[in-house]
Amino acid sequence: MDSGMKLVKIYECLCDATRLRILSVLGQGPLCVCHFQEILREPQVKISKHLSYLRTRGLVVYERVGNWMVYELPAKPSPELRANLACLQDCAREDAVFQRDLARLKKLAPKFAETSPCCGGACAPAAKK
Amino acid sequence: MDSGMKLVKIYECLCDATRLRILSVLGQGPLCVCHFQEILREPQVKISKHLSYLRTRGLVVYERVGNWMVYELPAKPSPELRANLACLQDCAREDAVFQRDLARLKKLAPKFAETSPCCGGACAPAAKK
DNA sequence: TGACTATATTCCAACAACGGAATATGGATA
DNA sequence: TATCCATATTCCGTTGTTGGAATATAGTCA
Repeated sequence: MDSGMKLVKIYECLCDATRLRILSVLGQGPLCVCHFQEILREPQVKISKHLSYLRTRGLVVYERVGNWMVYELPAKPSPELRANLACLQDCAREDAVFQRDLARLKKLAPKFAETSPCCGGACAPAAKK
Repeated sequence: MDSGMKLVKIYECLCDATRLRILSVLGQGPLCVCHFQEILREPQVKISKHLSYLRTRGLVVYERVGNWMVYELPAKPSPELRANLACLQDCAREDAVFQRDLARLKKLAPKFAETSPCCGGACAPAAKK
């Protein structure tokens, strides 16, 4: 499984639909777990476990903001990761599942910004000013 | 597992080192199973099973030439597949494992062309004229 | 036809991934 | 301190993946 190959580890992270959706949404900006839940419409355990999976493999980083854990893509990804994330964003444009997620993100962003303390700060793309 | 998502199926194919090596080498041209064995230095079962895995998922196609099964990348891959294969070829350049495979391919190509009937035809990159 | 060659398939054991239910953790707040 | 909230972790059953040994298949050649 391990094989030590960097590329394999990246692809292992990419071969699950939930994780792809997480990474796709993260392409728009940082987000906390409860917002992932709303956007992907998946239970907390599922989201949390997949984020944990991605975290331990370096595909995402996180920061605590009060009770919230705000996840985002690494600032300086390896060339391999950078290339594959770009490729993913590209391909994701074609698929209805990703489109729906992004549409929900767009729709919910203002609400997130108002109602969630974590989003006054880093969370939600609306925060990028 | 299934999830129906096209992208996931592609990534599932890419998350194994042997399959990545196969696809990397196939980037240079068609090849038969026994030549994969020599280049990757892996046993026949392993090669054959991974080729079968890739075949059933549409990442490779094959043609029978006498006793030999000559595999190659699909002529008209889907946009997703095309993008990811390009990305893979790119990333593979950086990794020693792929480099060694390609070096062995280059070294062995002439020998293949002489000694293997299958390579008078489609097999081995030397055949691209 | 029978032997040979290249490849595929089956059987099996070890192991990892996935999801959900329940529970734990840790910071915030009263 | 007790409580609440967001999130993480553990436990567990199901299912998929991997690799190797042995065996099967299907062309080819004598």
